[in-house]
Amino acid sequence: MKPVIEILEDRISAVMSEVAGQEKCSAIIKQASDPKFGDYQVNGVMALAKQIKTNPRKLAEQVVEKLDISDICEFPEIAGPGFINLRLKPEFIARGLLEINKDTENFAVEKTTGPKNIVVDFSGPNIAKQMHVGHLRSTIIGDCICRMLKFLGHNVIPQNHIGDWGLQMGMVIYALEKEAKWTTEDKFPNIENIPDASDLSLEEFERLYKKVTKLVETDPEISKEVKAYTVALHSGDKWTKIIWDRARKISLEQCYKMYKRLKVNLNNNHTHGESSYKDDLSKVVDDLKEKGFAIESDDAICVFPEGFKNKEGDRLPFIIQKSDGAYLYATTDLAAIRYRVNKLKANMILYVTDARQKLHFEMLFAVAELAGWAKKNMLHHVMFGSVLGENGQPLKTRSGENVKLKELLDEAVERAKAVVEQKNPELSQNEKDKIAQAVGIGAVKYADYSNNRTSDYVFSFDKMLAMEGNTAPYMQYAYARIKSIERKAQIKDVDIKTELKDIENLNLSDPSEIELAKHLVRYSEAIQSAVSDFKPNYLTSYLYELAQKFSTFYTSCPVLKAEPEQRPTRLLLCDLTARTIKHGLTELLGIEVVEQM
RNA sequence: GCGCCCGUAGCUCAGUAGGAUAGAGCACCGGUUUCCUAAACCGGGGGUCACAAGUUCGAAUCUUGUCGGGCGUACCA
Repeated sequence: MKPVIEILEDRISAVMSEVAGQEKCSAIIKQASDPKFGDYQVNGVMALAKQIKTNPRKLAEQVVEKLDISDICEFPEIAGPGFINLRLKPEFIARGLLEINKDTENFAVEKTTGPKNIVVDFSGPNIAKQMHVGHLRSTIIGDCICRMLKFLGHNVIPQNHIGDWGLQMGMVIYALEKEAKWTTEDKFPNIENIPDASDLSLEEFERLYKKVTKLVETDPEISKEVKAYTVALHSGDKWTKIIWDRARKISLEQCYKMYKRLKVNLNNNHTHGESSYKDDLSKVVDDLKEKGFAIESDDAICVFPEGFKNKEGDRLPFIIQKSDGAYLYATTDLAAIRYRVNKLKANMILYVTDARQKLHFEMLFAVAELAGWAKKNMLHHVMFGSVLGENGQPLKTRSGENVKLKELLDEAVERAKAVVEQKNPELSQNEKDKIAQAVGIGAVKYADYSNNRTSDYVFSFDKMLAMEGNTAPYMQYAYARIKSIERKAQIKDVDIKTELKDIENLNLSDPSEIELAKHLVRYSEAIQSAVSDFKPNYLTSYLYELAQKFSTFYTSCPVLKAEPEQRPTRLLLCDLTARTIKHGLTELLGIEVVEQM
């Protein structure tokens, strides 16, 4: 079934076209701003009236007269300057619930009529370094977008564009030589003598990387040497390649562990890093040169796409090859576009990266379109804001380092554990651990999703783990309460299965029942709006409201002790709420639910 | 300097094509438990939507200007 709002939009828009004699009219239907206006309001009539210069209220009357939506709504009311207020019929709501009830997999959410091949580029950690808080948003938002698109029936192709070909490897190899932990060619002339690098740990790589980063900042000579090592790697030097292999392998192992912990669906099949495009880079540059788009400027090869200016008001360069001959991320990104369009047959490519890269992507897209490698509107930068500390600055440790993702999650789980310990000490250790994992990790993810993607947000363990408010624990608690009812049913001799079997007639009478039922029917609306803007917070808002409405219902309506004519309806409301929360959290957001907490 | 984003309740934030009296949560005040998990629920106070002008039946939303903040701006990603 289509979302109600879309059915109404279609039908009312059509009538508006007919009445006004205009081709394309939009009803612009919104949820009513106030419950006293009903469930939905039509805003588009006033705009149309303005357009065709007529009285809005009169136009609304004409529209209502011709409109037949009696299968869905009560008779529409015209209000104010020309609003049409719509109120759903209880029978319609009941029908909607029953339909969702039957469609156990898809909650009566309609699949897309035009499935696309959508590449989603996200996560993209660097090798030789642990994942840190800076990778959190890309990783989980990207994953959520993949899950939602897939649910709507698209062919989603996740791409993990890892940073495995950059300067950081040069740094690490340089440091290994200087510390005599590892030496290259001249020291090991025979292949048998080469250490297998298996003793090099990620921590070791990280330590070296950090050390050299500092050195490079102050010493241009070292910077030069580091670059030379990077060049050696790029030109196929087998000694440096051994170190690179090792760094890549152990870094990815860590990443995959992290993805598993975060319930992010990324694995080796999706890893397609910078290094995989290494042989295409020169072709990209040559191609752009041949086409006459790339020219030399200050010894670098640049494209100057239209519409970008620098401080002097001249064209801004998009540098695809540095003056020292090296390629950079602009080149790799272009090569990736060609691969994704030609080989992966992408109709759309989404880049889930932070907002600071906005200009880069604008220029990248402009160049790709200029070169004819991508069509207009194929490429989208799904950007996001930064994670800030309580001080309003980007989140760092006290010593100014990036916060490791692992440590962040560990702390969240630890704090969740303490709460479970306090609230439910009688549970087994194993259960407590499971709950702490679900709540702790869920809290971190949910807090991120529930903030507007495009703005920065302040990271706070206390807030994300609070039981009040729009948090993962609140949602998980609502779910656990329903599961508890189901367990109690057995003791109280209520056979839920039998009562819900072939249920056809509902008895929605209490206001809290009706409110909850209406909201359940709107699940597909929430998903549609979250997908069309790639904004998970629309989904979390929906789920939060659902949990709130359930809690209100739960408080005012006994379920197991309800009268026989009310009980099946209430059991159904509980069941559908639990299923919707579970689906939203686990399937779309990748957050676990728990049976008790 | 130029470009992009932002400024909404004491705090953290929603506000999805310009719609009716601007919404949540936290915090604050008051109430609810012999009853399915009170990690909950119900009620209350709290706003010049940074400021100013404009567009119109109607502006937090669009335009212009001012102030304040963030980010970016030729060889990092």
